[in-house]
This record gives sequence, C-alpha cells and structure tokens, in this order.
Amino acid sequence: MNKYSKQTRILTAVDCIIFGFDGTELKLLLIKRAFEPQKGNWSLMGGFVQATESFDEATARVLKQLTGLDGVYLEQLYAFGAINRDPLERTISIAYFALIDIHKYEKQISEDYHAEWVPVKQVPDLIFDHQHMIKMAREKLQYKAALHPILFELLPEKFTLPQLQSLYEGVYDTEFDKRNFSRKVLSTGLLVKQKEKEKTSSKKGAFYYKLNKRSYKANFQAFLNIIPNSHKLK
Amino acid sequence: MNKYSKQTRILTAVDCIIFGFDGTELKLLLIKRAFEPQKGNWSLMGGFVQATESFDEATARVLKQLTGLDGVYLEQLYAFGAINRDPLERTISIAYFALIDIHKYEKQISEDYHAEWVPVKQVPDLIFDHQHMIKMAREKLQYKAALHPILFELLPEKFTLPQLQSLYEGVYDTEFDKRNFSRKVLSTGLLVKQKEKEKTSSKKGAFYYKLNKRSYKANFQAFLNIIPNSHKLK
DNA sequence: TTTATTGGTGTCAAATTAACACTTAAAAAA
DNA sequence: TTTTTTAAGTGTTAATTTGACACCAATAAA
Repeated sequence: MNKYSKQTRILTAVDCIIFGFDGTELKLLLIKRAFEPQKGNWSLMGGFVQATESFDEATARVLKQLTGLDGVYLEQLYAFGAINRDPLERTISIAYFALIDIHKYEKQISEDYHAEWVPVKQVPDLIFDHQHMIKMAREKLQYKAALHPILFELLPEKFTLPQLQSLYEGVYDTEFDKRNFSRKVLSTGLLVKQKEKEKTSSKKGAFYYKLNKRSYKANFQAFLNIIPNSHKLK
Repeated sequence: MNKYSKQTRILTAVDCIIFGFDGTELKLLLIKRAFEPQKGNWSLMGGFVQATESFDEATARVLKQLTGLDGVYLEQLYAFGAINRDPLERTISIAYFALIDIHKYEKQISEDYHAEWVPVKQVPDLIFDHQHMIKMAREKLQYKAALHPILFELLPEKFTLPQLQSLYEGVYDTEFDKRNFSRKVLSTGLLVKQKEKEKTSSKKGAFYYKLNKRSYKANFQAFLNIIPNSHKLK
C-alpha cells in the first residue's frame, strides 16, 4: 500500500522573471494573461509543471515558448507557497529569474501572449503575488551582481564600457564614477578590448569589449566589488 | 469550469537542514527514517505540506515536532523538483535550513525519530537527494555568513570570542588569525563584553560577550567581511 | 575651423587588509 | 609558595584597495 496515499497533492507552477537591458534601462518581459482567472491582466510568464519535467525543464520550456530562446541564464529564485496565492485553486509557484540579451528576443514568437518589455521602474499592477516575485528578483539580482559577473548575460557579445556602466547603474538605481568603474571592471581581466568602436551614441565613439569566456567561467565565483559597500545590500 | 482541472498535482514536502554548534564542531541533526521507503536509513527531518499551511508554516511545524523549538532561524534554501527524487511517487521538496542553539534542543521530544547530531564532516549516507541538500545548505551558510551576522543564531546568549572564532573556523573549514578576527568582529559594534568569564575551557578564562540585539537587527544586512576574500566563495 | 558632446584616463589621501609575536591571567604541578 | 603550563588578549606595520576628484581626446555637426 502506498504510504503517501492520504497526502495532499498540489498544483505546481513555474513563473519567470525575465530581465532585459536595452542599453538605457533595465526591463522586464511581461504578458497579458490569456486565461482565467484574471484574464487580460498583466502577469509574469509561467506555466504548470508537467509530470514529466523538473522545475528547470519546465522553466526552460516556458521561457522558450515566450521568447524563442534556448540556453538562457536561468536561476531559481524562490518557492512561493502561500495558500491563497491563486484564488481558483491552491497553486504553488517556483519562481525563476532569467537574464537575456534583449536583442535576441524574437517578437513574433510571443505574439500569442501579448508580451511587452516594461521598465522595472514602471511595472504595472500584476496578478497574484507577481509583484512580490519581481521585488525579490530585483533584490537578488543586486545581491548577486555585486559579487559575480552575472550582468554580462544581459549584454550582447560586444558592448562598450559606457553601456556596461549604465547597466550597472540601472540595476542599482544609482550612479558610479566612470574612472573608478572602469578601473575596477578592467582589473578583473574579464574584458577584451576590440579594435572597433561603437559610433551611434557619441561623436567620439566608444571601444567595444568582449567577455573573455574562459576567464568568465573560471572567475564566475570570484568576481569583484563593483559596487562600493555591496555588503550593505539586501 | 475549472481551467486547471487537467493539470498534474504533485506531492509537496518540506525538508529541514538543521545546523547546530557544540562549541567545537558544526553539526547537523539527522533522523532515522520511520517509514517506507528507505525506513531505517538516515534522512533529514521533513514532512508533507498540508492543505492548510504555507511552506514556512510546514517547516516550523516539522522543526518543532523534532526539536520542541519555536522561533528558530529558518530560511528557504531551494526547491528540489527532480522527477524521480522519491522512488515511490513524485514528491517535490522545499528545503529549508535552520540554525539552532544546540543547547536548547530537547532530546526527549524527538525520541520518536531517533535523531542524532552528526558532525558536518562525517555525514552518513542519506536517502534521496538529501546529501545534495546538505551540500547546498553548507554552501549557502558560508555565503551568507560572509556577509551577514547569521552565525550568532547558533550560539547561546553568552559566548566567548574563542568560541565565536571556532564556529567561524568550523563553518569555513579553515583557521583565522585571532588578532585580525577579534578586531574585525569587535569593530562591528555588535558585541557587548560581559564582566564574567567562561572558565571551563582555559585557565585564564575568556570573557563572555552578548549580542547587542538592537544593533544586530539594524545591521543584519550590513555586516562585515569576517572572511578574507569572501567574494571568492561559492 | 569652431563648437559641442561623450569617451577615456591618472593622482592622491584615507581606509582597509593581512601578516606577524609577545604579555597576561589563572590553574595545576612541583 | 613558587614554578610551570595553557589559552586569552592585544598592537604595529607595510601593502593594497578604495573613493574622490578634473582634464584632455576624438569626432561629428554646425
């Protein structure tokens, strides 16, 4: 006899906080929910965990459904289990955050979902506890990016130091001194200067850099203190 | 009609990685599993999430069942969702870690469970993915303790600097210079020196300290770099 | 050729870090 | 009572890291 037979089984979902950076602002990919309850309201992309898939697999599937992207940086954020988070039936949600290069996002794939990139500073009302999820995701992104070179996942292969700095400034909602910033970033040895310049956003043009992939993988756990006083972060 | 009706519902458990410190070694509270599958094998304490409780509530209940303790430091670690983690039926587990003052643990409460404190360096074979959970918990404890004064949760109200240092040394499995250690710890302003000494473990005796609770709460997010090169931690 | 704009760089003082060794208190032993 | 043993407690210094700060360079547009 099955010892577990009397136990409650619970609907299990994954939800995905998808970050992108357009060169100026940090953004989130939100959708208009396509089914009840709360049909038509803003929501994170999510889906039920199927019997045949792990959380990681479910999240990757859901993310691909929306963005068309594979091999995206995905990290489990938190498991949300409040009893009434979904009014229709108890559903727990394993939230993940994703960091994607916004330029790789293929719009057509997601037209079913009415997806939109929304600046993190202007997130609309959301269903259920999705606002809370986003708050935690932003905090975790700050926390983690202060210690690990995670934000490169949001940039294209080639990027400039001013772009990188404005990404950091977006994530921390603050401004850094560019001399100190470039000194710190370059001292990690993670960046390789290119010969070309990015010319659209200034007259002088800014040199492109690429990540040293080998060094990135080796040093992912051993980054820097990009953020002064990063230990004060929540 | 219920839109969710066709979705899979999954057994949901919580498991608890319980840390304690006996003055010398970092330990884990393990039990001998009381039911099938794997009855009699070593296991973390856990239990199914009931329809009426959140994850936090379920974990607090399970922890109280085993230890008799309330108000313990508990933090969600990770949600484990591999399909075959439980061979009998798919069961996901939300793992939490707990930090308790080992002296408050009441042995008789748990006799049902055949609980034992086991040094983290000598953990026996465990059921399911519990070994993996413990590994993650130890990593997270290291990570977090490098940035926040979390380890005080493992100590009694009064403790000495040598005790505190050996706790840190246990968590990081390394040794620190006691001059640098005490300077750093005291510079946080978190500790209040007492007039009495602890006399059992040395002839000279070591002064007791207490946590400044107010300062502890205010500075929990803004601790120290107790650990040289803590940013290199995983 | 002048102007406007953004990119890129260097110095210095202050703070922090890590390395390092001797004295002190008190119990135990002689 | 003196001596010995053991662990506690403390300070200095050199090296590194940090943060504050301002000017020149390149280029397109006027």
